[in-house]
Amino acid sequence: MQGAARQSLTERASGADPSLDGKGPLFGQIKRAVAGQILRGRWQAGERLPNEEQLSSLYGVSRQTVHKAIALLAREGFLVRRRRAGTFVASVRNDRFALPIEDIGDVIARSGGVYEFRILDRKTLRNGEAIRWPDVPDGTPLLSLECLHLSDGAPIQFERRLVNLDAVPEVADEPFDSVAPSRWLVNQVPWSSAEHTVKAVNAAADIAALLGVEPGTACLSIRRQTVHLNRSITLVHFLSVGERFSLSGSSITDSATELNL
Amino acid sequence: MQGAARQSLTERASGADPSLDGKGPLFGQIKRAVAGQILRGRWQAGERLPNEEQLSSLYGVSRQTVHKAIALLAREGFLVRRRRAGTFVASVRNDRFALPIEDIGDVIARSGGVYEFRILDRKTLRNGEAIRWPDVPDGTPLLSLECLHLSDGAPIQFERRLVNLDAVPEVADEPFDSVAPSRWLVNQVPWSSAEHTVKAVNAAADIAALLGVEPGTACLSIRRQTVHLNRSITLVHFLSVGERFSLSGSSITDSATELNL
DNA sequence: CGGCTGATTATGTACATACATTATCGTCGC
DNA sequence: GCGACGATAATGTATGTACATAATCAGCCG
Repeated sequence: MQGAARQSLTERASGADPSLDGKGPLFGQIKRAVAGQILRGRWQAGERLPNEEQLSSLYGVSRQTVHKAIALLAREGFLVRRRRAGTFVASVRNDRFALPIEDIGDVIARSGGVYEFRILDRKTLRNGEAIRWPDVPDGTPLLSLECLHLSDGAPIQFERRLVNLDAVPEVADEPFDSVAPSRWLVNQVPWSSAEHTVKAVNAAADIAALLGVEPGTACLSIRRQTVHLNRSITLVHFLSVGERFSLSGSSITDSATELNL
Repeated sequence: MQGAARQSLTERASGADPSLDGKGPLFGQIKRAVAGQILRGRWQAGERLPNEEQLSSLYGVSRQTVHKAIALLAREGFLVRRRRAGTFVASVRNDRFALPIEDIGDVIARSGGVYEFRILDRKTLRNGEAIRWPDVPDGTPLLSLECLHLSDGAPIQFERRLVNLDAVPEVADEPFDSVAPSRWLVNQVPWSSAEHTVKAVNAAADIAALLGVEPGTACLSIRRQTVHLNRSITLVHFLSVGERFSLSGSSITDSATELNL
């Protein structure tokens, strides 16, 4: 269906482009062709590609189309481009391990468990009084929450959270009797950047008691700070029993997906 | 689909001053302007944007330039576009927590430590003999490695690795006396996708002895499988002392970075 | 009423052209 | 030899134009 319709676009007489597969838009075909050369190792790291002019005559398309394909590949990290110097195969792909940011309730529900949460503690205070959140000015009103997440009745994650009441004043009126704080915040407050730290810790006695495990049990500790409009929104610390909780994710380059590599 | 909330933003936009900031390329200014409206909450999730024609006259640029800006924002997940229907503010940003995939030697070197590694064990075997790697056919020749990474002489990470010798036969001849396996593989073999699992475990006695900690110490466990050209390349399991090692990263949307939000 | 169908509309792709931006390279002058 | 400097070659941006594609909408007809 695609192939036939495409020919009517511009009946290019030659069409002798052995490397293009004829599927989908031209710029996508170019992307696949070039990414294929790289992923299959034919164009080695650091090598210089033909320039846009050469590629355009090689593939029989206009420079704009080549430019779009190559610029996208550069944006995806396969290529590095320097004016006047040319286009090079990226020597190091600065790949990233991507983990989805999900509400734990969703995760539990999806895995078939029954999700519950309990608010263990809730108070408002000012920064610097009992707790200091370094990235927020002293004296800023904060909401402090402690919360336990359960799957099928078993404690699975302990959450300690600070919310900047200057940035999100509405949260003060929210009872959190049906919606968990994390979900409420995700739905309510957009964020523009988040920082995470993940480490492993041995459970202290009080946390262990809450989570129903022996003191010293390995727990995954996730600290997340969310920022929006130059203001810190929330600082949250999750502690989860190692046995019952893990993070997982995959990194797949778009081009690899297209190529079925 | 989203029944009610499709009011045109054209009139509202006349109230909001669409002035561009004049910094950098036009399409980038448009991106910032539009992303700003969304991130500041002026254009709500599900709302419909003015079409490219309207935006182009609103900002006084050509449709192509608007198209480029909007298409990029759509690619970044801020917008959803449907032909004939229009462009809508994405209701859910499927945000991801990105962790860099780095060689531990680099990490240690950057933090000023002296990096060393020791190969503790090396053997070749066939899949299914002593070990089974589920994603690889039984009988496939494998290289099995155990390796310890040290920072300033102190053990910091234990690595157990399987390499598919059908996919990377050259690895059989590599002595790994100066280059660590992870670095060798990163430089040698491109990969197109990787899967990770992160959890916390209590160190078993033998691992604890290797890492020089008490048995039961919380360790971060990272499992990574790398795939290329539809073949599994390597399966590696890292165990690091929680005290001495953590993962950290940040997720920042490109547009937010540009906006300094 | 309900389904088919064709017109309409918004996005998507492609090409041509022009000019801007910048490293790089080679040459000139010292 | 070495530094300044301009020519040059590559990518980057912007616009115009044309047509393709897809989904919606309205109206027609059964």
